[in-house]
Amino acid sequence: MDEISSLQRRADGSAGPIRRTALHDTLVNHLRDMIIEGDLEPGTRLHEGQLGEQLGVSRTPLREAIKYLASEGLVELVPSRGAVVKRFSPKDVHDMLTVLRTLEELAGRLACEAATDAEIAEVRALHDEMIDRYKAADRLQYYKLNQDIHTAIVRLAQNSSLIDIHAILQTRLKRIRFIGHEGPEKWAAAVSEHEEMISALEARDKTRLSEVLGRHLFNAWDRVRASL
Amino acid sequence: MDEISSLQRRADGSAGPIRRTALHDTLVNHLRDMIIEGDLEPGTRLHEGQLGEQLGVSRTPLREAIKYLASEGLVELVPSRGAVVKRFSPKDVHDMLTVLRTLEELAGRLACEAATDAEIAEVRALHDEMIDRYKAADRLQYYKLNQDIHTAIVRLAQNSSLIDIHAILQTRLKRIRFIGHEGPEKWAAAVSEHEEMISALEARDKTRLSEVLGRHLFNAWDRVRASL
DNA sequence: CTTTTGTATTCTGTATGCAGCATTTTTTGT
DNA sequence: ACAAAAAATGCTGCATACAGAATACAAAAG
Repeated sequence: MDEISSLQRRADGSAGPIRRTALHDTLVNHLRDMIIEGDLEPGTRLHEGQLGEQLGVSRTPLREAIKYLASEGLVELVPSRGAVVKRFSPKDVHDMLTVLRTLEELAGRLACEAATDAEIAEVRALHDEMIDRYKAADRLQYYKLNQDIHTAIVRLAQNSSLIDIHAILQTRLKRIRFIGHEGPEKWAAAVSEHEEMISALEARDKTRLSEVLGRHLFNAWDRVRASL
Repeated sequence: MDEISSLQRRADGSAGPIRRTALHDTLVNHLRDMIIEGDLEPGTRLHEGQLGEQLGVSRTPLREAIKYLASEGLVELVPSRGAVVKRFSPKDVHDMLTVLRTLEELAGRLACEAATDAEIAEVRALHDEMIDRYKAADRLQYYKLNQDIHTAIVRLAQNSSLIDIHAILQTRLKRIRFIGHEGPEKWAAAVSEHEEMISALEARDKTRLSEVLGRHLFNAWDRVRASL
């Protein structure tokens, strides 16, 4: 496959002025995507030799990337036996959603206080675009924009730690939510909740925004539990 | 110094049946402690060659450990320039405490529902021991037990994700709180709050426990802000 | 035919070597 | 004497090489 060769050296006779991306860092993102998108299923062993050859890199940066992902909680390190893609039980997912809910409720309250009008308008723009994708039944882009909106609201809270932690949980859950198959009616309900979120944000009604975010993530459990 | 040689191989003519500790893993814990205890101050560059020689290990496992800690948020990776111990601004600390507060409020609610009587008794035991250390003015052990109690309460919530995330934040904050110099009166107030916590837990009064935990961490900001 | 033990292969864990980038020092020109 | 450019040094980033552990396979014994 040699998938990464395109990233590793961007065939640069080109004028690419700065290429200061460390290989292990590129690998972290690449592997993370592979895990999220299901190219590497839960339980899969990450074979250093094979995987390295496949990606066209040596074992050293690959190992460093794996250690990084282990700390992120996407892979598990088994001594003398390498790394495997972590498998999440239904309870694990439920636990994550519970924490995520609490964090987003907090984010909602803070966002209403800290956000500028311009920032809120940006979130609205994301939302409108998401609605377009929804009507076009473009599930992939819909998911992506959905996540982006949640991330954007968290950013509005202006709390660096909250942004960090939220990103970690979001990443761990991406794999699940990506796969989650919802029926049309549940999909519609989720979109409706998003509508509420945006309008609460625009009204800077922190109680309502927090409540909607909480309800949204509470319902998220119902939407994904079937696929577990 | 050769500090790590004592950890690396536990001189085991002993009956230790399994000795599967990877060097990079040992290094992660060792470096983490060094950072928390201030042996490596914020802004310090982690020199691979020098540090590796000092600890008696080669650069490879050291680099792997650094990548792990980078993902934990204790060090920062600067491309082509190595790693430096991350420096937290007062706002960063405040942000962390805000998130931690929300998480512990959640933990308090869940703990009252999920904990067994035996588990609660264990927390009480920790608390009593902490009080002893307090009366003995043994600040170091007091701090340690204090953290242990918070961790224990979070464990009672039976939420794996919450335990994870809480541990991450706790680790990042350890460095700060370790250094935090409180006056005697503030120290006494913190102890008093702990008293309240335990009694609320024993009564399984989740509203009150959650409230006390929240207040405790809210006040924590006052207690550490001076030393920043 | 099943089980156990010895061997071989494969993979992880660690060390070392080499190339490129950053930084610092030295040298040269004004 | 000062500034700018060039060389030299030191460090990171990556690849490769070697040693030890785990697993798979095969052969022999029950």
